[in-house]
Amino acid sequence: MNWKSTIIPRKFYDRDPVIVAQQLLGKFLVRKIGDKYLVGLITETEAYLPSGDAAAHNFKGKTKRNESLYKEAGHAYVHSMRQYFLFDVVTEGADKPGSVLIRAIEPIEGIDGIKTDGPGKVCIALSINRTLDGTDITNPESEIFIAQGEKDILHEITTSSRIGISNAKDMPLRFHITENIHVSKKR
DNA sequence: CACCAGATCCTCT
DNA sequence: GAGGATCTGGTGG
Repeated sequence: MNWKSTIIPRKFYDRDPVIVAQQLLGKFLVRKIGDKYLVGLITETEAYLPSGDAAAHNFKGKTKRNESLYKEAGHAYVHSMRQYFLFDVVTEGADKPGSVLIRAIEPIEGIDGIKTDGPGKVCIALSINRTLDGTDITNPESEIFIAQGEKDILHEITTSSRIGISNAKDMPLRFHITENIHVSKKR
């Protein structure tokens, strides 16, 4: 399949992160390594708001670590959390540094064996690290981008509160495909 | 330089 | 449900 031909344009990301988080479910995350493509269906996301969200990395302003959040919509924000990396998509950007965290994917192509039911493991499966921070994911020549696929995947969306945070933990900003097995475990 | 908090994950119980 | 492993960036002295 030619993933480049169905790449999602920047306009898609230039909206409220809550909308983008829901719309990203069922889309394809494509990681290009040399001639090889690793592809996963996005099954779980979380939205982090541009302002007033105590759990978001933009809450205390711009730093060297989170500067990618202030890029144009459609760029990657990769940050490290203990031994792992987490992968975000920037929404709106600039003076509205919102983002969408990719929490889980369903293996589609080139990903073997590994269970992808958490944001740290997604990044292991796709060899995502800090060098991809700031990548333009609307460019088909990038090492990582998101594509629509040939047809829409039919699915229902379940909404719940975000996982693994201590601030604003009750906000209903986590979304996943209903009944899909590739989502984070409840703890 | 020291300290600390953090968008995780795994192993028990 | 609780606790530990283990690392990076931010903050303050």
